[in-house]
Amino acid sequence: MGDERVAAPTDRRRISQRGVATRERILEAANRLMLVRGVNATTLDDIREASQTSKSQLYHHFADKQELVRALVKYRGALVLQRERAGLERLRSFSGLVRWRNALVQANSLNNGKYGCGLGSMTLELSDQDEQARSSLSETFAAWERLISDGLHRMRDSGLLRQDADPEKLATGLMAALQGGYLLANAAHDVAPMEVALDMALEHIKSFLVQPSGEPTR
Amino acid sequence: MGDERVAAPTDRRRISQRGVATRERILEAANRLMLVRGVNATTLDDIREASQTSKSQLYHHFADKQELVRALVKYRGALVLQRERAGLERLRSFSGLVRWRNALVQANSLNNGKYGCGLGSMTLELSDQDEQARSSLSETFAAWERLISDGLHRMRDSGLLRQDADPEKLATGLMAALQGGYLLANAAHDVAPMEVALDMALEHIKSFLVQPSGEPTR
DNA sequence: CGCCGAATGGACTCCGAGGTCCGTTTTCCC
DNA sequence: GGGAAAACGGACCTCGGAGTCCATTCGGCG
Repeated sequence: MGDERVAAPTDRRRISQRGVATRERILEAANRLMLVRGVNATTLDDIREASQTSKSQLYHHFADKQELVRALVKYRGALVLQRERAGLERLRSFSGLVRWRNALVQANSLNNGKYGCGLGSMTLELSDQDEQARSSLSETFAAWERLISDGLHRMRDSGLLRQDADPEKLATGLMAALQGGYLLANAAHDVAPMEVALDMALEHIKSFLVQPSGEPTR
Repeated sequence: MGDERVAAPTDRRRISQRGVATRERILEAANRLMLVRGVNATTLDDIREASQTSKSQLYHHFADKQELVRALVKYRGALVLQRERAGLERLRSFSGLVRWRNALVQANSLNNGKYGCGLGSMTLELSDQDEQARSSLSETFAAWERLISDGLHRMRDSGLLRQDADPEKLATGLMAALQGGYLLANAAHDVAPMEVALDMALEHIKSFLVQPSGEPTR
């Protein structure tokens, strides 16, 4: 793990380096544990132990568990966007999309489809019981889709995509295929459905390319 | 106190009509509550109250909460498959798929994208903590996809779809788009992403039609 | 150095949710 | 009608997880 500046302090209380580091450890541990066990199934004692802190630290940095979860939503969102920005900000070609797809599939295949997308799993667990978390997740998804649609816009501007291609809708469709793929892969404990889903979405985008490559529709 | 029925093979307990009805009420209540609040956030007391039963009844019919949840997975799966069978078993045309799409979208728009698919929401919550539930959900998804792929097979056999169309993959892609659409709609509290996702999948299937019909979907 | 607030450890309280138990009522079958 | 088992009501127990508190240590700054 490299540098992470994603744990932004909230209030303007004086916070020492040490305090920031502890807060970071807590979020990092919560992130790991809650990805595997889910939010509700993870206890504060689990997090306390995994983060090598104490009960008082948890409540020193977060008002209660709900606040910790909300902070985690932002933390995880920032991590995902940071990772995705690296893979998408220079997207300019269809093969770039394919590389992006392959990276996601490979990462998920490492654990046989388990755990899925950190954002997607929180969404279904939180969005109907914490409005703040829901809107935060919704914004993150929007930002993620924007990274994709920006790339598609560049492809359209450079003449790779037809003018009637709608980058926003294509990005939404791709994101849905990705999330649905994560979900089915998680249920099956097998990445295959995720691959099929992403390939469908890529094929759909491909159909908007100005010059369909080589042979007619495989 | 001792059991006189020594020769009794297993616990093939007699179950009365009344007992079956109570069990049904419990499952029905659990189904309703857990769809809204999630599995872990729903307590047995909630279910007891909503089902007009008592604690002893819950434990008379189910060994513990985990068993109740497992039963719910099957129960909900059966409900979904029953509903989907009605809408898909006579699928023979592309317009049939469009009607199926419209029905799902309309149902989900009634609550602005909230709650999502009963199967999908359980999947992310349970599949990493209850192997039995996971495999049960996985089977249900497979059966659901089969309903779709069977229809696509019929369309291919009747010459509507090209021979190189792969009904299984198309069905998986459609299911992923549906589940991903549910998830994004849930996050956004807006059905729009679900529509976009389903339209993408339908457009993809459409690209395998022997003679692409005039106008676009919807 | 000495002060003060941040940072920390960890014992403790409180409550709610899962699970148990037993006495009572209903149903089934002879 | 009567007996046995199923169905039932609900008080009760237990435990674990959220949240509190306070004494202690650390660290930055005059």
